[in-house]
Amino acid sequence: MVGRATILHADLDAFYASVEQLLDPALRCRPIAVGGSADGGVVLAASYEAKAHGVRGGMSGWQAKRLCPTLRFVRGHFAEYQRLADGVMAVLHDVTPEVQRISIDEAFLDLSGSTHLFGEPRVIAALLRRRVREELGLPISVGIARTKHLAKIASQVAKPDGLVVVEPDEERRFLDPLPVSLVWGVGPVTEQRLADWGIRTIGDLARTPAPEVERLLGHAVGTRLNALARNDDPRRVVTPDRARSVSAQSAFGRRSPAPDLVREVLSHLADRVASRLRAKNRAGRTVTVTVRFSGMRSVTRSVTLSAPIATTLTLTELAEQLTWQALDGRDRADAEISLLAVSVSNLSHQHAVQLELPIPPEDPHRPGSTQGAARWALDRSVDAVCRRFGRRAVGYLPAAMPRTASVPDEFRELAEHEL
DNA sequence: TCTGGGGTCCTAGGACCC
DNA sequence: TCTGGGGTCCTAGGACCC
Repeated sequence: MVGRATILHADLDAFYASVEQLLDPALRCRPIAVGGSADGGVVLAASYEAKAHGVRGGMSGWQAKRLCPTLRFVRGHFAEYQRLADGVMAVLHDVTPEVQRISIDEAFLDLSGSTHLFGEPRVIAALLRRRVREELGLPISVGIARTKHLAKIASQVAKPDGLVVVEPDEERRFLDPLPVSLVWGVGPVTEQRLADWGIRTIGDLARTPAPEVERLLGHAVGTRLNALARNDDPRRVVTPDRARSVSAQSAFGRRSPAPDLVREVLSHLADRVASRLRAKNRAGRTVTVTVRFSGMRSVTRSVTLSAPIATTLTLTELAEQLTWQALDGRDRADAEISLLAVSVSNLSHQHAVQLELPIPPEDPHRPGSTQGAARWALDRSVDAVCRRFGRRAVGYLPAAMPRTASVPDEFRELAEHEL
């Protein structure tokens, strides 16, 4: 193995919760959770003090409170999250332009061109951590290694608020005792499947013959895992691609799928998706709806059109058709649903004038009789008003007031990928 | 009192074409 | 008429990531 340890992975610790503790000193060193609403709702993020009690993101508020009775719920300051995370990224950019941001609070850096200016990677990491702490008030963990995969594992091991450098000649010794769940791509299902075969550590995995792992987990996962466990990772630090799909979902507890409810939720979701597409002059040919039933089982129905769409009303109508398709053949009186999602994929760039050509009459999924051009014009006017006066100023009536939203739109926006 | 939201990639079967 | 292969697109489901 050749090469130096010059890939850096930086990961803010319990990011949303750390920001809240920064903004309100009374919350420091205390178990807190950022909730969808003041009384909890769902846990969007937990501080390390709360994590110590088993509190995790995605957990319901009551469940978290049971695990940690002193847990304090705070409402999120979502705009601050974006501002501070962008500030952190700016600090990272000060040592190299080779920055690959992979989420709001996490990035890879390639330091191979920076060491002659700033010193050894370990020195650069210490500098970055100090600057993020001093200038933004936030703890950040850093891992450094020869590959992205290894750097990422190193930063996980470094948490909280630490630095781990894995030199090339230490890699095996570092990796072998670690649990397989630290490998990128090994989730709960794969972890269990591997455990059934006695494979618990990365060392176990590395010693297992490749064909065996492939037989266990399928071709793609198997070969990737083998390469990773053997620490053979060719991935480079690159600027991320544009998104390949746009989606929005809404969970609303158990409800029976009354047409009014379905229409209200879908039009809100379709509006979010379609307006994002239009804002970037994009459109998509494939529309997918996900319906989740009580018990978490979910079903998808999709359709691929002959021409891309980005119109709220057209997307709403297609989504409605697909939803009823998904519910077809079930006893609708019994079938309670807990989530609806709308996704558009097969994206293409559109000149503004091309947007929303009417769907051709021969298309079996051609919705309604309203001309696409008229809908396009209407959407454009609505978009313009929203740009001037904010998203809530105007919209299709059902979309304007989502009775069911469990999480504020500001939170959703943090998770959106660049289109 | 079941479990948020926005994404990516893989698999497998079928349709269709050459 | 029956037999091939290979390639591409579409649909549905599922695991995983942050």
